[in-house]
Amino acid sequence: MELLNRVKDSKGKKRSSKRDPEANRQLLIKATLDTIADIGVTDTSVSRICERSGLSRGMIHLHFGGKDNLLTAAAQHFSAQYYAEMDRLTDLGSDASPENRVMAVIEADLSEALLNPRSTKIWHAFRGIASSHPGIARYSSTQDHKLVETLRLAFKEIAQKNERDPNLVGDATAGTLALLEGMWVNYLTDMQGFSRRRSVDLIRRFLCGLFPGNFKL
Amino acid sequence: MELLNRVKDSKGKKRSSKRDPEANRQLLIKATLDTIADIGVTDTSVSRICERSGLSRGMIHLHFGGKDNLLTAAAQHFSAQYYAEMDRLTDLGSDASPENRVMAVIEADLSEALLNPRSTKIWHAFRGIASSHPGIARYSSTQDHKLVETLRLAFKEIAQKNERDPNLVGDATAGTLALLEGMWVNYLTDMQGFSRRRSVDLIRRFLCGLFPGNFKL
DNA sequence: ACATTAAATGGACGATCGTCCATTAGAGAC
DNA sequence: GTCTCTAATGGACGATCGTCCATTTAATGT
Repeated sequence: MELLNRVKDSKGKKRSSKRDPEANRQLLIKATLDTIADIGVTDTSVSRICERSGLSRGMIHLHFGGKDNLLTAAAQHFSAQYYAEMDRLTDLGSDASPENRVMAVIEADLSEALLNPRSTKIWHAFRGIASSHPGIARYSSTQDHKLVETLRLAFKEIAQKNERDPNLVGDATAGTLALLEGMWVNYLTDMQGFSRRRSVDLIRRFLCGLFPGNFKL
Repeated sequence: MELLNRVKDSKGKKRSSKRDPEANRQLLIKATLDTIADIGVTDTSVSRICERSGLSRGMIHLHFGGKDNLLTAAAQHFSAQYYAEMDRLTDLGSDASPENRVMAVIEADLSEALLNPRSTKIWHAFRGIASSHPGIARYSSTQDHKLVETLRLAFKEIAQKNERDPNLVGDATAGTLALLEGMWVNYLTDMQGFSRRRSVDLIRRFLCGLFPGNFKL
């Protein structure tokens, strides 16, 4: 059974599937994330990752120089994937109202594409070890990304008229992100009882309170 | 240096400090939590815990039957301590207004007694491994405790007058808890930049939006 | 003082950890 | 084909893991 699936790398060169360092790198990262989701970070060992990926035990040291670097790369990949999917899901026309843009972010964050058993387990696993793992800590915060600016900008547009309180926009942004964090925790804690719709509506209700007249229904 | 500090157990019997199983049990739990806060769950081993506690390596198996049970006991202890301190801090007179009771919970949860580097690291570490550790999962949720009922009751009193929306009380409760979760994450992520006052005010603002007229200033 | 019972010790044990490297295998150049 | 270079393998290695238990130590009862 020697099947040589043809692959192309970024430069279009043809490669056989038997030798593809980059693909194996990705394979290891994928296997790492899957293992963490399955059995938890604590039990995620080099052997287990290799076993799942189908590659040999030496590959991790070869491609990443050690387990720690692989974990960091996995966290980075996971984070990047989240933001990529978030972008994809919130790609409304540029003439969308700020309210709709905010709600798009919320609905995306709580959609099954982003919020699912696998992602929640991985996300919280990484966050749990972040404090003792500087490399991972860099990818366990939502706070310093384009996403924050998207929200801030939208809230700024909404608040424009009555700009009495200088903290309103910042609070709306931070509060929305905090509420979303809380929803992820709820999902992790009780996946059966979790309702995406109710969660979206809850956040909408809070925003409607902050900006009376907007975010209705 | 043989100092025999006198201790009394729950029944008032005198004991020398050299032999005190219960005290050693607590010592192990304490050492476990401290170790987790210091170096993370991943690196928290039986040897490390014993080293920190000053007790011998056999004690964990003797008192808890294994590492897993110790971890579970530590999670349980940590949770119990949180709720005990929360009760202590929110012990207002029973004639306090519902708004004040809600704010007391929020201020307590964000006070240094409950929200500090040690507690945040431990809390998130436990949550991170909860999905693969059923014994710990039972203590990593805020959702099924007296605290929830305290909030729900207070919000119910506040909403009493205009009870048009049946979900208002539930949403206020869940939303408040979610916001608090989010604040803990913010604290973990950036302890330097975190401000307890601003966090309290942010949540108050959201509640003021939900219940116009209440939670002012 | 001695016997009895429970607490505490610390080392033995096999299993598994993560790292590293001598070796093999595959792809392209010539 | 042969040469060269890199990808990939899989086992060796010492360290550490968690568990268990024979032994020692301390407190209590008689």
